[in-house]
Amino acid sequence: MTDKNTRTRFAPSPTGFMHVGAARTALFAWLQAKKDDGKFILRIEDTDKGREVGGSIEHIIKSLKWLGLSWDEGVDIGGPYASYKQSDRLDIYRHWAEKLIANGRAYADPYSKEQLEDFRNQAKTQKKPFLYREFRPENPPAWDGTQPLRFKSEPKSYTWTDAVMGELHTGPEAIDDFIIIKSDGYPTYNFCHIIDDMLMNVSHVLRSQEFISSTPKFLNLYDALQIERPVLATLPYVMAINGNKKLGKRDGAKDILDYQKEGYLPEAMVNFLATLGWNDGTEQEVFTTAELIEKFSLDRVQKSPARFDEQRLLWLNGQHIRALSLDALSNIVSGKSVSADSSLEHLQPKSDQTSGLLSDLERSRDKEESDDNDFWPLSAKNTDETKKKQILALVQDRLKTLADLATLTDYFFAEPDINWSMITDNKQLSKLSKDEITNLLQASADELSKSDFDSESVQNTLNSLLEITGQPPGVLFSLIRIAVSWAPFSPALNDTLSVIGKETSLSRISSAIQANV
RNA sequence: GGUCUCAUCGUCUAACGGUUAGGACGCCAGGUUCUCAUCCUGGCAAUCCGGGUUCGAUUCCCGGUGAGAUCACCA
Repeated sequence: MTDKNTRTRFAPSPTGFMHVGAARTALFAWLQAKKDDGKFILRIEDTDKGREVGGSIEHIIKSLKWLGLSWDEGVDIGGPYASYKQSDRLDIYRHWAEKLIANGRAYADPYSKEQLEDFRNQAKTQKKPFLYREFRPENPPAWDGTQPLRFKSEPKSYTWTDAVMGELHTGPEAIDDFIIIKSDGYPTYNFCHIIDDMLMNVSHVLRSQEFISSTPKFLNLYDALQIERPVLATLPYVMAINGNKKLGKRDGAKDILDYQKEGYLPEAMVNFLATLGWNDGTEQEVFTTAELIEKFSLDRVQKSPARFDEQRLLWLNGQHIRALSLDALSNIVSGKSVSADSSLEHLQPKSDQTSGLLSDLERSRDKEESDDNDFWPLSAKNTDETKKKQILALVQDRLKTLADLATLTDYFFAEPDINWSMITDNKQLSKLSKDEITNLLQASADELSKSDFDSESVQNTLNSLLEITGQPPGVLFSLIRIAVSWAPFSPALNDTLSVIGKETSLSRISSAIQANV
């Protein structure tokens, strides 16, 4: 089912990096919009100047782009309802605030902070919950913009339907007079998000569970403004890896972009986040982003919180790495394709005529970024692409993260350090005498020197070596593998030797023989 | 404390009121001529407790318990 009128938004405040919890909220809103063939909006809620952190907006944009969550309207690209940054829209909020004043639904708060504190303490000693409206001034002064402006609520019970939680109820005690414009002139979230959602025709508001208890206040405001409310959908928390708390920055929630650096695929992260609190009812675990768009629905979103399980993310990452074509994976590990979505931009030809100073700058920045995402070991720097691809094919199944590539492949490019303890610590090899080792290595070198060194020939040679030496593979193959790679593990021996090449393989075996004397 | 929400293996989850409560991650064991990984096979492991409704309850109702959220001139 598609509904082109579906408009969802992700509306973060620019208070730092984006963590997985926020990313999942963004993802679900994006999936809903994509599924309905609607629009996805990126709005910045920067009304708390005190908490703002410089560079956050760029960071959020970078994070969303990495995940491939593209937006149709937003702070950086504009759109029919620009600006998409709340600090640019103060006049709009003031206009709607004045409307509320005119209708007798908002008033200036005349109390000082001390007086307010006093009221709170009064309520506390009476063991009653504090409600500002019980202290509502009878004749509030005219609002001159220096006092906070409060919404005059109409306490009542509400029953409403949440697209995820189902039917929800609250009593009148959940509703109070809340501040809509602060004394610094900025609106509060409680007020301006409602105005913006209305003006921007947002059809579905998806947000995390912490907002569920303030929803009755929003409902009261919708009523006062006489606006139709959007579909409300409450997403369960993503819980921290340890403890029973919602995932937050202080509990070690990581920057979503850290996962990029650690070698996670955006598709794996998206798959992981989507199935954290949602499933399609089948036993499918691995989804492409396109499948998620097709299958996503709010009514299958879980009501209870889900724990962030890095093991599962790691597994999914492996699944997605293996599902990639060799060419695609090759581009990604070389830093040529940041994500499926932005790859198009990278492929855009840059004409030589326009290569002035600006595009030079752009080029160097692009280069920097791609170096950031080059997962090959430094030793691979001067190796040609064909060779790298051969090596990648051997290790693709072995990668849990792209970052594993460097440690898994270094010995293909650089001479490994001889570490004889790998032989003496080996259960089978430690039984061999020095001479036996030398003889085995020498026999191997002799036979291999006659091989054509394609993968199949090497295997044939290895098989005949088993016969010649009378050793089991556990001895002979282990010895050759270690002598050539000096790595704790490596791909199949014939493939490894073949890719390393005849000359290098033989010289490494001969180095091992020399080291043995 | 008031208000609100949630509750199936360790974790993510499936199950028109009828299943030996299913799958996946992880873990353990075995297999694939060395190692590591992949892949395959098998194993361990759960309906928070107590009432009710019903022929029958993981599922519906009530009450506990537990966990979480929120009660800001934060979002």
